[in-house]
Amino acid sequence: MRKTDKMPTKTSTKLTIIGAAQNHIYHKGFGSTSYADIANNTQLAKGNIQYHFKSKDDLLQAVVDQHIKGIREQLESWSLDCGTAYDCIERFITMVENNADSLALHGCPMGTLNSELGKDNRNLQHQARVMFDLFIRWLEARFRSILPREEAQARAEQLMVMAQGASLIAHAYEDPEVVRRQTMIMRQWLEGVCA
Amino acid sequence: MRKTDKMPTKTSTKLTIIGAAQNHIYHKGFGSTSYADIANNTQLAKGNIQYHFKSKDDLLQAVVDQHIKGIREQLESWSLDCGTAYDCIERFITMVENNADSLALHGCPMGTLNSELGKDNRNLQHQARVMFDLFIRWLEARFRSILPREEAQARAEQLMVMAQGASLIAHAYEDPEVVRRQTMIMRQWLEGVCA
DNA sequence: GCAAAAACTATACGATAGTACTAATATACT
DNA sequence: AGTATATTAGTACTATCGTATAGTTTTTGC
Repeated sequence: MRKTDKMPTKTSTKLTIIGAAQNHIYHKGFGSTSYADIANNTQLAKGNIQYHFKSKDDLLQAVVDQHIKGIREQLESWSLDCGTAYDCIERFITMVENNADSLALHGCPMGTLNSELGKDNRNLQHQARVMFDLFIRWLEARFRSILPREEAQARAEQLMVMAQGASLIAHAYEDPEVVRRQTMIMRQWLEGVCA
Repeated sequence: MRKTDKMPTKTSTKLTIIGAAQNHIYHKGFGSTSYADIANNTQLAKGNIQYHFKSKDDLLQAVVDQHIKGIREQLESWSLDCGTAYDCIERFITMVENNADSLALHGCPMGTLNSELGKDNRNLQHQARVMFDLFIRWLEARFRSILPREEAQARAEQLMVMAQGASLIAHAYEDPEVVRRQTMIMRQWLEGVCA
C-alpha cells in the first residue's frame, strides 16, 4: 500500500470520523451520538461511517484510543518542557485552569464519559479508566521526586480528585469561576505539600 | 377528595413509580431508563405510568423533586442531631464514607445525573443543580459559625468538590477504597481549617 | 490498462423508544 | 344506587436507532 503519498493532502476519513465523534460525544454524550449525527457533521454517508467502524462500540473504542494517544503525547511533552517536578505538577493545574470555560460548559471529557459508561457499558468503562490512570501515574511519578512513595500515590490521587470535583461542580453551575477558585486552592495545596 | 383514608395502606402509585424510576436512573442512567423498564420493575402497565407522568421529562422532574425533598429532610435532621457545627460537617463526610460501596459501583446520584443532564437536557440540569446547592449552602451555614463569611463559602465549595471528585474517581476505578482514603483526607483538612 | 481491493453510497430491516388513544375498572360523591 | 371522575390496562402509531446488505465509485498493484 502506497497510501503515504495521499495521506498528507486529505486527513484520513477514519480520523475525520473519530474527530467528529469525539466532539459530538463530548457535547451530547455517547448515548445521544448516532451514526446519523456524525454523518451530518462530516458530510459523509452513514454507511461509510459504518464501513470504517462496524459497531458503535468500535467507534467509541477508537475515540477513547485517540484520546489516550493525545494524553500520552501531552504528558510526554510536559515531561520534557517543564523543569522541576513541581513545575510539571503545576502545569497540570494550569491546564485545568485554562480549560475552565469548556469544563463549565460540558464538563471534563474523561469524567463525563466515564460517568456515562459506568452506567450501561461496563466493559468499555475499563478502557476509559485508562485515561485517569495515565494522569494519576504521571502525577505520582512527579510527586515521587519530592515525596516518599506512599505519600506520592496519595497526593496524585488527591489532586486528580480535586480536578475532577472542580470540573463537575463547575459543570453543574455552568460557572468557570469554580474552576479558577479551585485551581488556586490546588496551587496553595501543592505549595504546602511540597514544603 | 378524601384520599387520606386510603393512602396509608398502599403506597401511592405515583411514589411507587418515582421510586422505581429513581433506582433505575441511578443504576442505568436517565437515557437508558424507559417506561417499559419501570413497568417491569413495578408490575404496572406502561400506560398507567404514562397516565401519571405525561412525558419522560415530567417523570424526571418528579424524581428530582423527590430527591430534593429527601436531601432537605436529611439536612434538617442533621441540623438537629449533631451538636456543634464541626460535628455537622463531619457528619456530611461520614455520609460520603458510609456510601463508599455504592458510590464506587454507580457513582454519586447527583453527580452522574447532573453530568448526564448537562449533555442533552440543559433545562432540567438547572433543577438538578438545586441538589448541589442545598448541600453547599447547608455546609456554608455550618462553616460560618467557625469562619468568616467569604472563607466559609470557599470551604463549603471545596468540600463539595472533594466529595464529588472522590465519588467520580472511585466510580472510575470501581474501588470504594478511594472514597475511604479521601474522606480521611477530608477529616484532616477539616481539622486544619477549623483550627 | 485492468483486475482486485478498498472506499463510498443508498436503501432496507428489525427493534425499541416515547407518545397517543381507547377501553375497562375502580373509586368517590350526591 | 348511580353517575362522574380517577385510575389502570392494552394497543397502536411514528420516529429513530444500530445494523445489514447490495450496488457503485475510487484507488491500488501489476
